[in-house]
Amino acid sequence: MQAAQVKFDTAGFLRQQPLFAGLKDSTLKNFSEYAVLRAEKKGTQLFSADAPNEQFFVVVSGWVKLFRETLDGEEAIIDILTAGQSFGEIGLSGSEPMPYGAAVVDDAQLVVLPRFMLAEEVMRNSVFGLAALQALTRQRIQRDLEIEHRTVQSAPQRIGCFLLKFCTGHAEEDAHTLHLPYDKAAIAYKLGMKPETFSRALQNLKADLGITVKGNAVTIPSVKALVDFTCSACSSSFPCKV
Amino acid sequence: MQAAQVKFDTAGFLRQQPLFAGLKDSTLKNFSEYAVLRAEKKGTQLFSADAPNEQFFVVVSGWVKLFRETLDGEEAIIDILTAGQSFGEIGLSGSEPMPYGAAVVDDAQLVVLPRFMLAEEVMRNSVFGLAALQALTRQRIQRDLEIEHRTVQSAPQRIGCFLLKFCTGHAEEDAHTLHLPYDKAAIAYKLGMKPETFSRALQNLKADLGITVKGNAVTIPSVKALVDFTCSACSSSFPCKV
DNA sequence: CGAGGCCTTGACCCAGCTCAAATAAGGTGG
DNA sequence: CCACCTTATTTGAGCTGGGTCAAGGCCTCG
Repeated sequence: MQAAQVKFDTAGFLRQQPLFAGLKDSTLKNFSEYAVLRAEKKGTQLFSADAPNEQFFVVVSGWVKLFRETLDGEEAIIDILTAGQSFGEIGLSGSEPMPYGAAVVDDAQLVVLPRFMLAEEVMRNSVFGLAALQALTRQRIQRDLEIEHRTVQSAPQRIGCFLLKFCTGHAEEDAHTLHLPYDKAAIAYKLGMKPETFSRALQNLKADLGITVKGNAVTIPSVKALVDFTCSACSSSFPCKV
Repeated sequence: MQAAQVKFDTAGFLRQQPLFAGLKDSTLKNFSEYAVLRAEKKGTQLFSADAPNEQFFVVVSGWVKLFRETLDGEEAIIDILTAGQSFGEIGLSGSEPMPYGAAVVDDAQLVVLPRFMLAEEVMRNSVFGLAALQALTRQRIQRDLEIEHRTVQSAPQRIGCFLLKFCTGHAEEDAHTLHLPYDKAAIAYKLGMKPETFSRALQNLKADLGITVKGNAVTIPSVKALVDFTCSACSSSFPCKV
């Protein structure tokens, strides 16, 4: 007989996230009673820009993009998030519109919490307030870095920087194989370039650094060589913690 | 006989800033006892990137740029702040390095507070914690918008957007004259372009929209026309509150 | 009047974009 | 397992916005 599907341990999951790590058991239990676990397929739109600010999301698995689009239909991808990252605006009131839309770029599971519960917890518990402040600060610094990258790095360098995020903890001298986590087109937009440019820039990395690409598998013969190529045009140095 | 110079009312000034508006008199008084009023000339560097995170700044007057620079000497201006805006990192511990440098781009007065006092107040007073969260959220959304602009707007459009920030509260149909608040080169870098490009893009605006430029005075014959030209390539619409 | 700092202009170049078409890579029904 | 369809990715050809480098202008201040 088939075992019943194991229920997802929301409280346990949240406790592992820096934002929630300092909360009391009773609070986490309360949160998880109001939490919903959503599983969504690639392509699903979670909400659009200007939606009411009612929910806070924590990614359990998969990938989600945050984006803005202009009147004439251009899309700018602000960020692409994965397991352990979260989005939603505790610092905006419930009546202010969301400043971005969100959509799933690779099948994802998400914990969804009511925004007001987190806002109330900020008022009640200054430890949580400080944790939220820290999380948001890192987010903003991440954006600062993004602005710098788009100003001073070439397309191949931005790709190099992207690839290096998947090489942390790896010996610099060695070769390393990694898998691109979602569509190349989505990576391209996230890096602020067109898919065609992404494709061609990847060719440059092949030619100059001996990188090989097969489907979504990328092999980097020398992480050090890639660091040299990429990080000279950046203010932080590898491994680039944010 | 010459009157003694009036002492700057730090507590009164802080009370007018959204971040500090909710504080008790006694707290503000305490803050202002530890506050220093600094007056700095254009060109002064306040601190460099990676400096220890010990101070929090509120701009009283003038203009201050926040910037990052890469190994090979390129500079990316993250933001340029004026009266009522603040910078410093309450959400980073005192031992973490500042993620950007700061320099004065037009003679400025600044209130400088010890970072630890604000961090302590966050722990003590959740109203202040929430205010900090709100301020930081707006900062991050500002950065999101900046990323969008650099992705989807042309150089003349970015300049248009910059100029429009000085036209808020003004009848859209009318002409309007404003003064550029600091070096054109600094504006250029803040908008993510080179000074030469800034100069030429301004010529385009002259030709296409009848804008005139004399020194740092810019006259916009029709704010509406500029809005039409600029904001079609943006997700927010004029007046572009952040 | 001269020096230096800002800003503009000219000439040229090139990274990245556009448009269009050719290939891969999955996914589905038969 | 194959033919077919759909979606992703690559490639080609040509264009152009913005960058680079270098030379003037212009304004301010000593």
